[in-house]
Amino acid sequence: MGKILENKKKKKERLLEAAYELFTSEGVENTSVSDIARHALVAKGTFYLYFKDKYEIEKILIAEKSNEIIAAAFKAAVKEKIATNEENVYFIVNYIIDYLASDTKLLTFISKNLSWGIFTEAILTDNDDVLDYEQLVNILIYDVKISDSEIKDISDIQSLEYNTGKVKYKDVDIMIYTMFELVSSTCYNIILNEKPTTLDTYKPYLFGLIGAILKQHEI
Amino acid sequence: MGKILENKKKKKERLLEAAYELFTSEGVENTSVSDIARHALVAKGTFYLYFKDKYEIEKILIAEKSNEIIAAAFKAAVKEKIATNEENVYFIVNYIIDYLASDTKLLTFISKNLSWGIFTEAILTDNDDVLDYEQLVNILIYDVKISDSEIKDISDIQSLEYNTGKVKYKDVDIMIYTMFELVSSTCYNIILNEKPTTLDTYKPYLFGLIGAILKQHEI
Amino acid sequence: MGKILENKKKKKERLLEAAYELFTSEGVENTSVSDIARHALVAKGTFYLYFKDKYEIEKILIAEKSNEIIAAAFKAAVKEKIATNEENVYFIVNYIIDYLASDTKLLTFISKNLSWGIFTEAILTDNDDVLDYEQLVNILIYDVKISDSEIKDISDIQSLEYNTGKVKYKDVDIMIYTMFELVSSTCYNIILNEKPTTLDTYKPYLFGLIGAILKQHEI
Amino acid sequence: MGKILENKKKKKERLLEAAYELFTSEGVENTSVSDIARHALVAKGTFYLYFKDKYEIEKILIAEKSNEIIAAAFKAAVKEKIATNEENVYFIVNYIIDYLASDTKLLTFISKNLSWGIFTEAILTDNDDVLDYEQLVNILIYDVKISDSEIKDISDIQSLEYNTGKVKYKDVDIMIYTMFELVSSTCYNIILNEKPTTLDTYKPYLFGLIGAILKQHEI
DNA sequence: TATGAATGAGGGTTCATTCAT
DNA sequence: CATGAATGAACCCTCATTCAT
Repeated sequence: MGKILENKKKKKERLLEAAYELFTSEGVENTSVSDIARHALVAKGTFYLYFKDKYEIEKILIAEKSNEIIAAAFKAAVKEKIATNEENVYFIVNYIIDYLASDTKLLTFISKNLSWGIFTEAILTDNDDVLDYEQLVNILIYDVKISDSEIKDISDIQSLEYNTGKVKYKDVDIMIYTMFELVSSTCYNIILNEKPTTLDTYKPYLFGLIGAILKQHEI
Repeated sequence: MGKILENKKKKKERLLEAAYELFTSEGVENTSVSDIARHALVAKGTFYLYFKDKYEIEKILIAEKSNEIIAAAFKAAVKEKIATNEENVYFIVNYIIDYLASDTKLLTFISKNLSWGIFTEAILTDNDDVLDYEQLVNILIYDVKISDSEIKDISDIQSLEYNTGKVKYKDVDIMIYTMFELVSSTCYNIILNEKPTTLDTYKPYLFGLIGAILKQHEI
Repeated sequence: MGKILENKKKKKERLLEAAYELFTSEGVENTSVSDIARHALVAKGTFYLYFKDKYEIEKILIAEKSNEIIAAAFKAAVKEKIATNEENVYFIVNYIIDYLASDTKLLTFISKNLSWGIFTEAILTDNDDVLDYEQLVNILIYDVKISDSEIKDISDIQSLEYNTGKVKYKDVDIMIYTMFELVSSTCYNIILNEKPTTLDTYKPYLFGLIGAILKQHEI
Repeated sequence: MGKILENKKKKKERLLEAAYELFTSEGVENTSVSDIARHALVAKGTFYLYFKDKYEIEKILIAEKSNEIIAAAFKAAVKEKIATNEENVYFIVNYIIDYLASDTKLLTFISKNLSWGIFTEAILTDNDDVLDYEQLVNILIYDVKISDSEIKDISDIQSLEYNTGKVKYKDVDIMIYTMFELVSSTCYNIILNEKPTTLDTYKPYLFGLIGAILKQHEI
């Protein structure tokens, strides 16, 4: 029985992977349910046992992939044992940008959807490897007390306890929203087209602005 | 002959209007060429006398509508006889935001495409009421000498002569790119969902950042 | 499972039959995929599960029907226990001509396509009742040793062993090519229009020429 | 007025030329009436003032081009002052084959339609440069008395008087029919695909058969 | 006569969805 | 649960033909 349940999960996973593969290489609109099923080595009808249509898969993938990126960034940040909030933010933003720059297919796919909006919406995936809003905020703007034990999994991060940093921020929602929108929106064109400039020359401007955003919200 | 030509122009216009109507209410992907033709009270085949496919219409509409907004904003700015560059920028940005907030269908349609990229690309429309890149830059960041005569048309703006402002800016491309991306990207969600806050409460933050962007590029 | 497979074969057969019906009565160019599907009492989309387009069906039908004729002729020839090569050739040619004369729709359809080219090309049908090039040549120009048992199926012919006749031929390819082209090309008009003469009055001339062709290639 | 009539004739001619150009390069089925009109620098509606549809043009062109070839061959034959009927036939057949081999587009177009049937049917063109059936027969199988004057035009050939040759033929219709069918049908594949052999190696066989045909009909 | 804008039927094709197996 | 054959609506697009100018 457990085997059957596992098999089911595997099939769902295979469908998601196949869809991601096709969405990133062919585009969502040029990918049909048949394509996805064929790629997942699953019958067409089986698709409908797990998902309503391809747009449901799209939503899930955007959420999943966004979360993956964010989680990876935060995980790395925690490991870095960064001293100040500001440095922490820079580190995370930089990590995400480089991540996307190294995987332009992913960038094209989640395009400008890596916005804060995603995290406030209900996450549609079963994946438990997800940080909730509060935890993200904590890691992002508060000092992080690192446990001595190794962090092997995202769940280890979730259980960390955070010490409040010395600097406090007001309207944190707005602050983070603005930051994410600014970063994802500007970097999209710059990474994909190197217009109006290259990523490297743009970064100083971008980090300058992030500094300004933080300043705006300092209490 | 003039009658036929006039008729053709009218038909093209009707098709564009019908398409805009449907694109904004149903979405581009849910609108078929048949729909557009039916709405324009024109035979399906007639559509193809004027456009290659619905995506050509989409491009044209995005360009047209973007230009309309920008042109309206700049026209208004010129009339306002604003003293400083900074104030000028604020005025224009504010104008555009309010414009989009008052027409959410338009906002949804051009969505995040109101980027600077559009203006540097070749404009695909026949509409001559278009400011070129250089002119936009001039109006945006330099002092504008107002002629005494009434400005009735966008072409009147184009023929104005600009006095260089006292403040000079470097990397103007980057500056304007960042400003446009920030504004369009952040306002999109805020206007449509009022999340994470309302437009009115958000504006001060936004203008604060625009100020920061200008500062970054001051020489 | 067997039921489904059987059903599929039936449907394919129905489509082929419907197509043949329409191709012969209306012409290939005046027959649409919709027509074929409608005639086969099958949804339009179903057509595309079995064939790429109507031209694939056309090819298959030409090959199938050609093979049918040839196979029938050769089968009959084997049964006839004909003594000499020459007589054998006459018999086969005569059989084919009479066959086509009795089914002018078939003649119109395969028209001048019953050429030697068809047999050298890969046959596109699933039908296994097909003689290959070498076998055809053997039957056509060599003496055939008849087994005592009844010949029920084309495959029985294929397994026959042939004794080389006393008369040998050079450039067999050219010989057979010429014969087939001459017969199919001349009989087409004569059967369909009885111009410039009737089939019966024409036959002696035709067989005379076939004799001349054989003579040309005798070693 | 004469000018207008001339103009009309020119337009018709331009349409025919344009159609031929497109039929030979793109194929009849892939050529639309629009294409023809555009190529002829004529309005689409104008096409219908001269022809019913593209198939009417196709018929006319096949007839015209066939006649051109035949006429050219016979004109050349007359000039050659060939002694015997047989030689005359060989010359004409050879001329036609080489003509088609040098213009495979033309060959593809008239394909296997260069049959005797064309000459017995009513010719659909206005072109007066056409030999009628009787004249063709005369030139082909009877001795030709050459006038001393230069032959400048096909009409000069038409007015020649022929002396009956010593050899007489019966069933001339059948004889010529068979010859034309044999030649056009066999040469089509050989010229276009060099299968089953090349034209040069095939010619001896072909002429051998033509000899046989002539023999068959000798009285 | 000549035009070419307009028509709309009909072509080929795809694909989400259903359902008997 | 899983399948994949079957459906048929809906897509895009072409084009022969008409007709007002």
